[in-house]
Amino acid sequence: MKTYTIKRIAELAGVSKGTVDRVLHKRGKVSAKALDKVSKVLKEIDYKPNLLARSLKNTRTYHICVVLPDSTIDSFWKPCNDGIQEAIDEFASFGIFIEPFLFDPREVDSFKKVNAKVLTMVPDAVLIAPLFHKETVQIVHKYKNLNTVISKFNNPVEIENTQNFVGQDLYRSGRVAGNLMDAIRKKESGIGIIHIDEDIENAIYIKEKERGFRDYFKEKEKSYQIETYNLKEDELKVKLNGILSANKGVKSIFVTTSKIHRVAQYIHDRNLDDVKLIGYDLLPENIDFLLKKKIRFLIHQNPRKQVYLGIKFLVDFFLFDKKIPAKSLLPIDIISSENIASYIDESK
Amino acid sequence: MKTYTIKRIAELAGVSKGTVDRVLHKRGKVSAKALDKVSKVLKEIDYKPNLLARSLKNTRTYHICVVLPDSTIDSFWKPCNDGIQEAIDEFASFGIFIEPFLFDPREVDSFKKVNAKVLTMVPDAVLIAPLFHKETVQIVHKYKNLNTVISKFNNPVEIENTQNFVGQDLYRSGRVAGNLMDAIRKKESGIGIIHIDEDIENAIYIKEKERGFRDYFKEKEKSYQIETYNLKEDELKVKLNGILSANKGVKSIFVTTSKIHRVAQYIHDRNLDDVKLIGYDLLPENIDFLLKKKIRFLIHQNPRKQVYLGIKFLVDFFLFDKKIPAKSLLPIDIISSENIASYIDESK
DNA sequence: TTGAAAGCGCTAACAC
DNA sequence: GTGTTAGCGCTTTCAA
Repeated sequence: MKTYTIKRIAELAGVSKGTVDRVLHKRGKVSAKALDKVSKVLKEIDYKPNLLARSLKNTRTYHICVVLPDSTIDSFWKPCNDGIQEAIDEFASFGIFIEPFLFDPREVDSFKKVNAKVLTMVPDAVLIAPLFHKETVQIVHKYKNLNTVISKFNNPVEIENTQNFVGQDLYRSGRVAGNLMDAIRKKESGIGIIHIDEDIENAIYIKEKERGFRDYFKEKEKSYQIETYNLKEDELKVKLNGILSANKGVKSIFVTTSKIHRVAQYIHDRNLDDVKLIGYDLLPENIDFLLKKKIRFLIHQNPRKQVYLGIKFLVDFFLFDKKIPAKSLLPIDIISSENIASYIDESK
Repeated sequence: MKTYTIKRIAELAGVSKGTVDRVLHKRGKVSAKALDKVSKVLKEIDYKPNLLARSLKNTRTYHICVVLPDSTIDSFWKPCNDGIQEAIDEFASFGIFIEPFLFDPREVDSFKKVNAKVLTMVPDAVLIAPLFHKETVQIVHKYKNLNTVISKFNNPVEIENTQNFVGQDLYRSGRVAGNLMDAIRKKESGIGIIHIDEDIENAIYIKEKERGFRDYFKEKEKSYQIETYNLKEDELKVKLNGILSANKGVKSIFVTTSKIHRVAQYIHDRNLDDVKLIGYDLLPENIDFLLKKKIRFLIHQNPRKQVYLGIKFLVDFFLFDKKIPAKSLLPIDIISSENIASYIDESK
């Protein structure tokens, strides 16, 4: 149970450490004879370079900037702050500096301005929540010119020159919602899909959830009545009055965003206990309604883990030369009032 | 954006590296004056020791033994092999040697024999699946004498002198099953809880699942008929004939172990499509029946992650002096035919 | 083409 | 008490 070192290999092969290193890294400038001797030894043993020593040599520090929405404007992003903080604490000792930069998710200009600022810092990597497609494409170009590594999370925009995406399969998550709705809905009740406050940019992705939801029922060949509603937050009450009016028979509602608590509040205020709700994300308000049984299931997109993982990939790349996966899709967690605690504990 | 080193601190304080090191580690033998100078500098800056350098100094290797059931005897444990392999690959470069040791989960003697063998190796740590309570207590004592760090996973036995437990809250998972069953069961159908092939040792823990399941319904004040059946695998068919005979009306079944596929096979063979099944674990057979809609939900205990995390805690402790949490409970994942893929991908 | 040597940050042994 | 020094495994420079 001993571990081989370059020094040991050099001894075994009867050459110097330098030569072994050249062979290992295929740097050339090695005679056929020396190459042969070293290769022979390497074939015998299972050499694993000591990654600690390797990256210690690289005494430089790395700067990673995270560009994401301000959670005081949209609280969906709040868990990301914890994920970033966790990464900061964990990786500081390895010479990794992580800095968050917040933009206003309602304003394209804010997104552009923040990225412009980050650009001036010439970071080694950026991890972006690419809420705005067109602008992200432009900005990615500029980062590319700086040799900045670019990763994305949360929004599945396909962009060239980026290294990595961490997020969830939205279509799939819509199917999961359909499956759950199928289990809990009352016979003969109508089904409503509600999009709340989604602008055009985001809409493309949100629609994926709807598509998955509808496909699920389509494949089951259950031709239920499924209506889609696009609502603005300020007109919510009025519209819900219409949607949930008794004669329409809509009793099962799938809300495609974290704003489901707004609908839950509505049915809570009116004691509409026969309405079944399924939505997204573990906002405190959503958890509250989940425990009060106003929301039946939530799908957990785990933004905290998304951002943490996005950073972790970059760190492993810089420090240990690990490959960054092009795409990593997190599990689609189903949350009910009974297992919610186990998910909250997890993130400490 | 620069990172402080001991050398730099020594310069700033006007002392030598050695003195700084003594202050940092409170090794004493430092004059009040020197202590003061160094402390002052340390207060100014945010010094984070370079963990890579620190553990590089410690050139020793660590030996971790994992004691778990042979997955060819009970395939529940199969994912653990992957988790262990992942850990082996990931940590080999850091001088960590991980070795699995398999026992026959049906034989106490096998458990004892394997542990005896591991003892002779005097490992730095063991991670045990403590299937047998009494014997584990005895063996833990012996490991303790060797100064071996002892962690456990999967079975929540409370034992003194152990560092860590990684697993799932079984009571809670029973509640989750109850909650799900409540959602999918047909009105008026009877509910059955089936324990398959559990001996006395394991029974204590399995009973926790039953308790959670029953408590859920109790709290809802739904006084359904819930029957419990303890079945041996070889008498399964005969007994199921009785349990599922039409006149008893049992249409909803909670199987408390990964052996749920045996029940699924039964209802599949007989086309009993109105029977709702909920059970545990992502065995290939279970996944198969999940996709065939014979099993409605599975609860994922994630044995792979359990063992990986158990090892990871030990590694972080040895290499980076991180504290080992006394208990870490994994999330209780709810798996359906629609989100199963996202969980399988996760483990690559 | 090769070997020797320096040095990354930290620790610990050893002089003074 | 204190400073100096060697060395962990690896990379890289430089002289031969």
